[in-house]
Amino acid sequence: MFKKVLIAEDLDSISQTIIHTLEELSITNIQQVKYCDDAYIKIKKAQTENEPFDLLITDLSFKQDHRKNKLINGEELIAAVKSFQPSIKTIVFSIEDKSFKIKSLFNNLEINAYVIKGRNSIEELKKAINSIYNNETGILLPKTTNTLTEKSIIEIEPYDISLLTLLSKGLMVNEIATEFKNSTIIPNSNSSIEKRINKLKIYFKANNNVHLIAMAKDMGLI
Amino acid sequence: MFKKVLIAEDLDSISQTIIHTLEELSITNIQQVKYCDDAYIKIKKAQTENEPFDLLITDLSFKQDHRKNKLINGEELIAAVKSFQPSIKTIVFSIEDKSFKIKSLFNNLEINAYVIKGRNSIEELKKAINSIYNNETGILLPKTTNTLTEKSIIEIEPYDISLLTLLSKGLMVNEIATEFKNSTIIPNSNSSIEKRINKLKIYFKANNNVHLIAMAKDMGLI
DNA sequence: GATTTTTTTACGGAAAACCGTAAACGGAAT
DNA sequence: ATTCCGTTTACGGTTTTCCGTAAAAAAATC
Repeated sequence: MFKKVLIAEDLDSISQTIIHTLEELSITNIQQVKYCDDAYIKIKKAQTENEPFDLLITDLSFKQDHRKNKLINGEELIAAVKSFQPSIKTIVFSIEDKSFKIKSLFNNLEINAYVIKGRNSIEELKKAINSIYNNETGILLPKTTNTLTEKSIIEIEPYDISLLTLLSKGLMVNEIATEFKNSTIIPNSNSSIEKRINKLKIYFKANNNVHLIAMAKDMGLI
Repeated sequence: MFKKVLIAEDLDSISQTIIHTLEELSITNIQQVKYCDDAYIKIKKAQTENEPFDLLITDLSFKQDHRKNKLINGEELIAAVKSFQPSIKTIVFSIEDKSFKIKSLFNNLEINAYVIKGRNSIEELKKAINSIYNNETGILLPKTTNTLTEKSIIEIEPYDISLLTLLSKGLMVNEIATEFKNSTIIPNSNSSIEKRINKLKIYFKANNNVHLIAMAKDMGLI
């Protein structure tokens, strides 16, 4: 079994349970931090001392408070850690259940497992740890019905996200066009942007821009 | 100390910690449920058997799954429970930190304490339990700066919420007007609705309707 | 009950979204 | 080079939002 595990989780009400679970799996060296920055430092230090962590279990969203942190969420943490220790195993333990977001974690950060916090997540977490230790990479997806189908996930590109984000910030089509031109993002004409927005509206069955943004917010797209 | 306590919390990773905390406070009869409906049934049953619960500790948001539930969140649960057992003490334990929402819980549901899930929430939860047992009603607010000021909270009325909700569903001003007329909500003229939306936009410094709805979503208003 | 004040409604012009059509552009294939 | 095809851009007309002003109605004050 894993020898040295780090837990990055801000809510004490959750981290305590994870620790308890790891103890049940006879893991002896369990460390825990409440901030991503602390996690980064600990993993870095452990590696330089030739006693690296085997496994990182991290949440995605961390509350912001008085402390100024460089790494503000689990995604940034994983990316930062893998930059110097790509071999580390990672489990994301989060309440986020939007499959397109989970997918992106496997694709972009190459995490080893994703466990959704829920009514029986402890068991799933145990399974995930065992699977990874036996070198199986598995996606633990929820059984809940998702509004987005497998197919539809693929078609939402970063371009759409930027577009929706700018829209949600109150920019007009005109302003978005100049914004895209400044960032050399194409297409960037008023017409194309209008067309793309329209496509998204048809796609999500939204009545108008307001509706579209409300739905995007609900789905966690932006 | 309290004799009989019920925990309503869907995430097992959190409920385990709460149970552990209550045990430390020498509370012997601790029961736990993962659905609001189950909480309601348990409390109801306990009362009819003349062994009522002293305290309810509940989350606000519960994940939805295959089960069809009548009560879908903590607010509904508390309202339902207080309808037949108004004397029960209630603590809300949630990650929600928008002060206007917390305020409304104290005002409308007369909860006894609100503990925000965070990096030291276990300690706060203990304090809250002790305080309530000693008949002190206290608001445990976070130290984080809130975008909404105390004054601004008051002025957001249910009317505004309905308005924002309908907007976010993609209805046009015209349609909202007829909707309001059907529900005999006043004011319900196009002009008045436009004016009210404009007021909200000035208030929240939103550029347009899209921006306004995005902000309302972010703040948890809708 | 008359007057003042506030709220609600009505209206109108300018700006932006909405939506279809057509032209211009840029690769890929031949 | 030319054709083909998909993408991007341009344009124009309609609808809705946006925003100010004024009238009408309701509420408050005297």
